[in-house]
Amino acid sequence: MTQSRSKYDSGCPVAYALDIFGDRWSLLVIRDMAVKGARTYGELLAGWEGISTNILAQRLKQLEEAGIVTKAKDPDNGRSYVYGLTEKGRDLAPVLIEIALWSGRHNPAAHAMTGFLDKIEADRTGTEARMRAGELP
Amino acid sequence: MTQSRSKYDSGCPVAYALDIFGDRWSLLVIRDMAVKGARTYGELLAGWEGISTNILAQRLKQLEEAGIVTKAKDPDNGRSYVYGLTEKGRDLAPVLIEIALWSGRHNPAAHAMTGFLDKIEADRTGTEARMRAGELP
DNA sequence: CATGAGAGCTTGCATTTTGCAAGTGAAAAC
DNA sequence: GTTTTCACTTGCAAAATGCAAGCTCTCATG
Repeated sequence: MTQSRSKYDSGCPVAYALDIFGDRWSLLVIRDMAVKGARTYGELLAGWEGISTNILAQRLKQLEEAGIVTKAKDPDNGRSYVYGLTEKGRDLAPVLIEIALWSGRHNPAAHAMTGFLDKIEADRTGTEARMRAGELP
Repeated sequence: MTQSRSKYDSGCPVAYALDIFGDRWSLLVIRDMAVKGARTYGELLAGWEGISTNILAQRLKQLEEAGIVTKAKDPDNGRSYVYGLTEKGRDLAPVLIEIALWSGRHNPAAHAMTGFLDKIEADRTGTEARMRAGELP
């Protein structure tokens, strides 16, 4: 089955990626799963930046369609679902890491995170592995 | 002088970055400068994806305010301006590279770029250096 | 020095996306 | 069996985007 292509798709790899997460919220949802270990709708909704509920629902559906996110019924709780990252989603770890390092270098207000970012920089491979495994928080 | 903070800024480095380029077009403009060597408004307007002129003007202003892009009068042509990337802008090279590699791994339609992406992967440091120097195209 | 053709925007307006608040349905908890 | 809780959906106002047209300033040409 062929994925529907956006009108912006030029064949450029950067454009393909922006087609999937080139908006205000998608990468933050992915970050909440990869870094904070968020697994339910409620946890994602309570993220640091305050996404609104309709946007979260829409983004989760789009990310699921794009093969980034999985959704499954929680076997222990019939009214809850468990969201997770696919391999494709976990593979975004290096992107998140480079973005965070860039911000650390250039955001003058980022001093609170300096220690954290220094650790990432000192052990990028390990950080990436732990992020993929969902062991960061 | 203090930069104005968006209402989304949570202190997270990823959120800081998305505040600057978390939209459909900003990263494509940066890519056109970093990878294609675009230097004028007209060259940027003629990019692969077809940005509209009012959006391009607005993004260039925002990116300039964010310290990513510089704008100077063209000394050789009074009716033209020369745009360029600051150090902060060139530092986005690793982000662009990771995004491109991710797309190469996961976009089934990316076969046309495979050779190019393989070369990036084989010599990431060199690619990054050439991108920073504006020597990629 | 008038004329015309770029280059680099700005403006107006229709369409789309977003944000906020309130509401819904089904499953737990009490 | 009534009330909470979870995961959404819906309605509507506000903001962002896309498209086309226009505007200004500069340079080249006759």
